[in-house]
Amino acid sequence: MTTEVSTTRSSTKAERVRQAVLADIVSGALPAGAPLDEVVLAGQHAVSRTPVREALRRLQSDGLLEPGPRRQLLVVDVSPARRREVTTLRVALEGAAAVHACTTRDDDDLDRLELLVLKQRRAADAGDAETFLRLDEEFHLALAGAARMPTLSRMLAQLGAFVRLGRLGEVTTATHLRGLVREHEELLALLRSRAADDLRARLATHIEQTAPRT
Amino acid sequence: MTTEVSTTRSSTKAERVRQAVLADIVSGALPAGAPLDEVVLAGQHAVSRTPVREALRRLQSDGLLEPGPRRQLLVVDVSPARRREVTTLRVALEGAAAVHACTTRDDDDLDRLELLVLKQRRAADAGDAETFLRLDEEFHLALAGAARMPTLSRMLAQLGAFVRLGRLGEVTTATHLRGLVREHEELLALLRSRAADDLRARLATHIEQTAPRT
DNA sequence: AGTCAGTCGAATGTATACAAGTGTTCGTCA
DNA sequence: TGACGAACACTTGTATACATTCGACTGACT
Repeated sequence: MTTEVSTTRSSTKAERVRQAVLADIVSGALPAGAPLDEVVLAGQHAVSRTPVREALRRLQSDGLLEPGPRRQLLVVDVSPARRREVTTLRVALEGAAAVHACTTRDDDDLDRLELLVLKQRRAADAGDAETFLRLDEEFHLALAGAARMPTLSRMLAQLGAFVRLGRLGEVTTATHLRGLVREHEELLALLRSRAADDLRARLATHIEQTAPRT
Repeated sequence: MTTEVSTTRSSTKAERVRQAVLADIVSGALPAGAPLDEVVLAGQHAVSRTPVREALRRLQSDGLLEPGPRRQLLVVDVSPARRREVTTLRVALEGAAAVHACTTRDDDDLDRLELLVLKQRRAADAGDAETFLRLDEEFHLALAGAARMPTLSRMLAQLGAFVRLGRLGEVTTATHLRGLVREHEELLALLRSRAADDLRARLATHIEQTAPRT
C-alpha cells in the first residue's frame, strides 16, 4: 500500500466540486481576480449550493480564494512577490524535512522515490511536461514524507497549488526536464547516504532554480 | 490601523462555534480522541447543524480534528513526537521570517513589538501566565508579520493551536516569565539592528527552550 | 447640484427537511 | 452453537426554503 493521497476517491460531491474548481484555478480557466458565485457554480456542476459552499470554504482556508469587494470570493492573485515567498517557504519546509528524513528514512521511502525518478525519466524523454510536473510534485512530497512529519507534509501539500499556479505559462524543454531528473537522482543519493547538510543545501538550490525566474 | 487579526469579529455563527470548539480543545475540555457530533454541538450552541458543520470542517482542515472509525471526527492527539514536529516547524518558519523581516521591517513593526513586550513585562510581573501566553503568541506572529509573507503568517497562525495545545499543563513561574520577556527584548534589539543571522539563531534557541521538555 | 437617507435587490448565512451510507443487532439457517 | 444475512437505527451528505446583511440606486432636501 503506497500513498494513494492524490487518488482521493471523490465519494462526496463537495470534494468533487473542490477538485474541479481547483483544477480550473491552476489551469488558468479561472484567472486571478475572477469572482466565484455559489449559485453559478452550483448550476455548472449540477449540485446544490451546500457542497459548493463547502468546497469554496476549503479553498479559501487553503489561501486560493480571498474575500474581495461586494462580499465576493475572488481567485487569489499570485504576484511575483508571492511566488518568491512560496519558494522561500518550500526551501525552509522541505529543507527541514530533508534533514529529518536522513535519520527517519526507510528502504520503502527509497524505493518509492526511485520509482518516481524512473517515471520522471520516461516523461522527460517523451517531453511530456504535464506528467513530469505531476511526478515532480509527487517526488517532493514523498521526500518530505520520509521525515514522518504529518503537519509539515500537509503544509507542503497546501503550497502545491501555489507552485502549480506559478508554473502556469512555463516553457520546459525535454533537455531541461532531463536536467531536473538528474538533480532528483542526486538528491536521492544524498538521502540514501544520509548526508543531511549536503541534501539540504542541494535541495535549496534545486528548488530555487526550479522556481520561475522573476 | 494595526493588525486586529486576533480580534476577529464573530459576526457569523459558524465562526463563533468554531472559536468555541477551538477554545474547548485547547483548554482540554475536549480531550484528545473525543468524538464530535454535529447535532450535539448544534444543540449546545443553540444553532442548526449548518454552521456547526462549517466550523468542524475548518477545524479539520487546520489539522485539529481527524476522521476516525464510525465516520466520526475526533480531536487530534498531540503526541510528544508531534510537539517536536511543531517546534521544528516553528524554528524553520519563524527563522525564515525573521531573516526576511530584517530587510522589510518597518518602524511601526518595532513599535508594535515594543508595546507587546511592555505588556508582557506587566503580565510577567503580575504572574498572569494566561495573559502572557496570549501576548507571547501575538509577539511571535507580529515578528513574522514584519516579513510581509502572508502565506507564512497564515501557516504560523495554524500552528498556534498546536502550540497552545502542547502547553496545556505547563507550569510557569513569574521568574520564568520575566526571563522570556528578557529574551523577547533581545530578539527585538536584533531585529532593530537588522542582524539577520544572529536573530535567526537566537530565535531558534528561544523557541526550542519555550517548547515543553519531553 | 451635491449629499444624505431610505428603500430595494442580490448575494451569502442559516435552518430544516430529505437522502444515502454505514455499523449494529437480531434473527434464522446450517 | 456459530455464522451469515437482512433489517434497522444513527450519522453524515445534500437539497431547498427562509433570514439577514451589505451594497447600490434613487429620491428628496439643503
